[in-house]
Amino acid sequence: MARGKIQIKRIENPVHRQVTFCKRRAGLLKKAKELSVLCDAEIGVFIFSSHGKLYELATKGMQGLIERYMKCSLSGVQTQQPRDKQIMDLKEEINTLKHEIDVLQTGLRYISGGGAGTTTLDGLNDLEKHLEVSVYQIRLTKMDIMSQEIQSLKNKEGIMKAANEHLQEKIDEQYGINNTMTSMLTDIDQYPLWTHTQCPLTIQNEIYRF
Amino acid sequence: MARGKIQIKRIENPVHRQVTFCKRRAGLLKKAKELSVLCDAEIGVFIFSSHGKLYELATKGMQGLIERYMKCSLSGVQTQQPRDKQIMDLKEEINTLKHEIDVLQTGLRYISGGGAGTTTLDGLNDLEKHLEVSVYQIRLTKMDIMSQEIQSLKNKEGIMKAANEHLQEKIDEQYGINNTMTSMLTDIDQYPLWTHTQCPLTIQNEIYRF
DNA sequence: AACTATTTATAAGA
DNA sequence: TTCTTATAAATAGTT
Repeated sequence: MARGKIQIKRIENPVHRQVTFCKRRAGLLKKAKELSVLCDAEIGVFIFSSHGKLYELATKGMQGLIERYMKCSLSGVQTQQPRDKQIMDLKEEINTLKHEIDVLQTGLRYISGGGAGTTTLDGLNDLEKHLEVSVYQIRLTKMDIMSQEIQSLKNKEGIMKAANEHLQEKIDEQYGINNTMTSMLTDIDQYPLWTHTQCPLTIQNEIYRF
Repeated sequence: MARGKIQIKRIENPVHRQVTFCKRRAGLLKKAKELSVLCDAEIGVFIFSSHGKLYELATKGMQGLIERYMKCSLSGVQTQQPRDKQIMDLKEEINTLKHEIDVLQTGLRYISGGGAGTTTLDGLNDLEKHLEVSVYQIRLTKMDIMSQEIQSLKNKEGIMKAANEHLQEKIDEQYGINNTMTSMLTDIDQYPLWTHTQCPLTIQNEIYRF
């Protein structure tokens, strides 16, 4: 985050990794402490370095926090369902997620492999549906962006029109003056003039650029 | 830390405190994740809001991290109910799967978009084209599979036809024999027979099943 | 939820 | 490691 942006992926250079670990660990623990103070929250953080060393922070004793964590995590939505049902539900959720992962993996393989992935009709149908939804969403977003641009262009058009009218008036004025002046000259053909209707619009565009 | 420095002490205004809690909680969890990825560390964070709601992040399942923490800090730990442990484990599996989905979705987005961020119209057009091509390829593959199936069915049909012809011949033979036999009987109406043209095809289908 | 003016965190270099 | 410093990120206050 300084002297250059970094990608969030494992730092391969061990020295660099260690330095970053030190700095960011300190930063993380500081932030955790600040959050707990500012917002009256209880926070537990533990960090195992890649060499297995433990660093921790706990606002109120790690033991108590862990116990509280256990209780909270177990009760979930506090509906005292029979635990069997709860387990069944969780397993069902796991299956759903696994299926979704399957679809995504197939999609990745398919797109990156140029089409040499799945061979089952069902899998392909799922994937096709997914991609079609994606395309649909993309089109919605595009429509959004385009209508914003249209609106913006319309606004510009309005401003431009007003500007042009103003410019036209000026030219009309100038035209009148020139006519007066040229009528005072002996040879009228020596000083050709644009009429205001012949005046190229590019002059306006060059002056009123948005 | 912006639009003015703040003191690190409890924020008394509850609305302000809640907003800050949301923002900083997100920031803390992000930092924790980054640290774990960059430095190959295992990290567990849990945050209880002042109202008692739990927010957490764990790189490798909170359960395992807590156990490891216990070992490291050499504290005794009360053994859990097996059932509770099962639920915890399932919840952790769900978290792991959700994380995997996240990764896959990111990958899919990356590959589809050719690596570019996709908030521009051009980017969206590229992505749309990419996905449309993918859908097209999927449809081609589906067509392939289907024509293979059709071919296979046609082959089966051919085999079936041959088999039927063979069967037909057998029946014809049998018919001839029966005719000979029946002609030897005194009352022909007492033993009704199918002619071979009347013989139900289901017999053949039942015999030659593929 | 967005937006920005600032503050803070931190990557790279010494 | 620790310091420095230019730059990226977070975020306090505002809309």
